[in-house]
Amino acid sequence: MATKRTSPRSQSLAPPTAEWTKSFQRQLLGWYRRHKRDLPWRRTSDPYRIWISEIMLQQTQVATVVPYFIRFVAAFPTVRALAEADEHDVLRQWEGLGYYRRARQLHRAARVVVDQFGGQFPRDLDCVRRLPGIGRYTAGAIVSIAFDTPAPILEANTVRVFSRLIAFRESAAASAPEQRLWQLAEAVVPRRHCGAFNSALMELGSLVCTRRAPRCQDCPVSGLCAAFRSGEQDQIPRPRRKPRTEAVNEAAVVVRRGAKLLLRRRTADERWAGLWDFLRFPMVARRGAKLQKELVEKIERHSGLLVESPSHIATFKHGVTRFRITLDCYLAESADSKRKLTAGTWKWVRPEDLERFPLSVTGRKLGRLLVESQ
DNA sequence: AACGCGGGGAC
DNA sequence: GTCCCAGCGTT
Repeated sequence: MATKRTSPRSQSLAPPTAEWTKSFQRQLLGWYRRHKRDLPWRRTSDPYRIWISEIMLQQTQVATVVPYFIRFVAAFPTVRALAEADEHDVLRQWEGLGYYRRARQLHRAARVVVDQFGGQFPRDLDCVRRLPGIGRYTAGAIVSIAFDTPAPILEANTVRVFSRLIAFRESAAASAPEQRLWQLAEAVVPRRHCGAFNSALMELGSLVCTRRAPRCQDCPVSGLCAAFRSGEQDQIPRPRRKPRTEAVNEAAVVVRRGAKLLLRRRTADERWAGLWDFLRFPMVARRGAKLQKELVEKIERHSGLLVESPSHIATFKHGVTRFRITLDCYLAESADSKRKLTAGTWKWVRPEDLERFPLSVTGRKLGRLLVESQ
């Protein structure tokens, strides 16, 4: 419609002026120098370490990542060390951090860096962007922070910061609004000190421009913020529509033969791909004889092994994305000593050797239970 | 555009 | 309990 261009909303979405941008950059960088946290990946300019940190930080909070980062780079100090490692060991280092696909892609990418770039992490944004597990955000973050190459970033913190700066009332999840925020990110990223600038944007979002109860009194750019001016900082950005959660019942079964326990390596098309696991499957029956029957049948279907009367050990409740899972854990003895299981996929393991295998959090909990109860 | 992916921090 | 987190890849 004809009035769209001059509506107040459109005005606030106009590209920032050069003057506004200059002032914003100066205030933000000044604040960052005084307030930035001492994080392990800020003590290095090694692109390999910056890269590891950025992958670990995908959808994962800083406090969670710190100990993992320290252990991981100690175990694999260089991209070559990572490329030469077994995926098994990479996943073992990653265990507990979640989104294990990140670790597998990181490992694959390390091999690409060694094979195609001679072990030197590429400096070109498009080359970086093509590596497995690296999208637009991560590529921009790595080249700006590691090489000080100007590149915009947009992630959870900066979506919030930018949305408030321009009083952006759309939900940033949709594609058009997200494009608009990328444009803004591109418009404000400086040519020099862009790594510090991008880090500063995220640090501001993390320490000051927080999701709830933003500390506008402590904000270095509140004078440039449209949401602060109009008092809307608590309404922006709009909360996401919540996906409906679904309750699921599963069973995990530890099959024991003599002193050893059965593990299976989860395949590439499954959740927890590459991790090892006990038998695990969805359950319909909740109790009684039907439950026992369903257990025995599914144990045979999944492993080919015949067992009798699995005994209940524990119940864990855990969440996987939108699923709320009730996991009942069982122990079952297998008398069948002849059955041949595919090597590489199936393994009989002594309880004390479980620690060498990468397991999911619930798998690890169950494993510890067994070792303790011995 | 919507979904799968995992676990935990903060309230 | 809730919501969300330095996202990416697939469909």
